[in-house]
Amino acid sequence: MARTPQDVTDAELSVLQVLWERQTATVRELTERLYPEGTLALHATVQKLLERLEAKKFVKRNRKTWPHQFTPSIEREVLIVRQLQTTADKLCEGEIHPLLTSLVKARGLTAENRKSLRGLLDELDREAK
Amino acid sequence: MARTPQDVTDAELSVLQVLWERQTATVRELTERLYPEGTLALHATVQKLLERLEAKKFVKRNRKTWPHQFTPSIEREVLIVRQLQTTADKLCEGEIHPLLTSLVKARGLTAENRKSLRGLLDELDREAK
DNA sequence: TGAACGGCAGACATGATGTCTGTAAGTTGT
DNA sequence: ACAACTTACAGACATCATGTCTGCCGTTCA
Repeated sequence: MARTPQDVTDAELSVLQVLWERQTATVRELTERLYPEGTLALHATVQKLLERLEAKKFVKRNRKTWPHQFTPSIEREVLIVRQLQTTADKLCEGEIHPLLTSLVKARGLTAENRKSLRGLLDELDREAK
Repeated sequence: MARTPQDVTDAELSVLQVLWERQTATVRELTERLYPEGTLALHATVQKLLERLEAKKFVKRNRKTWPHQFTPSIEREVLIVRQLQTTADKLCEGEIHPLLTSLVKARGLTAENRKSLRGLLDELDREAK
């Protein structure tokens, strides 16, 4: 039963979070933000994380500039859906409806939330004609 | 940036899936189901997985019977919510509403699905009075 | 040109996870 | 009660993901 690697690890995600916030940053900026007390070595660590994120197509690197500029190439929303799909694949044979049902049932939704959801559903209905 | 262990691993999940299906089973039954071609050693593997699942309170073991009988002590729905909450914590600062929004937007919902969701929402509205 | 910084390749430590071995304990049929 | 078998349990282990680090070379700019 081979382990399935996560598509985004914790450390990688923390880098992505900053990028989503700033849209663009250098390794140095990221390192200072993530490890304010950090040693020199952490700089290389962040570099490595970016390298892996780039390989996974989650960030884009601009090699024209010096130092390189990094920008996110996946939106938070898209990543969310990916993760949810992964959960669905593991627990519901790919069906996302059970996820939705569970989520909605699991309290924590304000009246406001419910209203906006209804709005979304209406929109979908309209699209489907 | 310490790694956060999964609360249910792949192998553990496969055991849980069978238990959800059968409600109760012995190590032998589980092993035969999960590893039909399995060697003797796999029996101990399943045992270990059950041991870990028991430690995590995801299965209950009845030591009165021989061999021991195992039953799931968490429902699939509950586990789903847990996983989703984990995703929410990582990606949305614990807010589940963004998850819902993403899920609903991410196509794949039939008219039927939308209808049943609306029903759920209505129910919640009623409860909230 | 040289000092400081960034890029990159690769090594490494740790820990999670799936698997396996060995041994003690329980069960069953005679 | 004994042999033959099955199960429980403790612990070891191999593999691999992941976060971190070192060293070297290229770039920039005074």
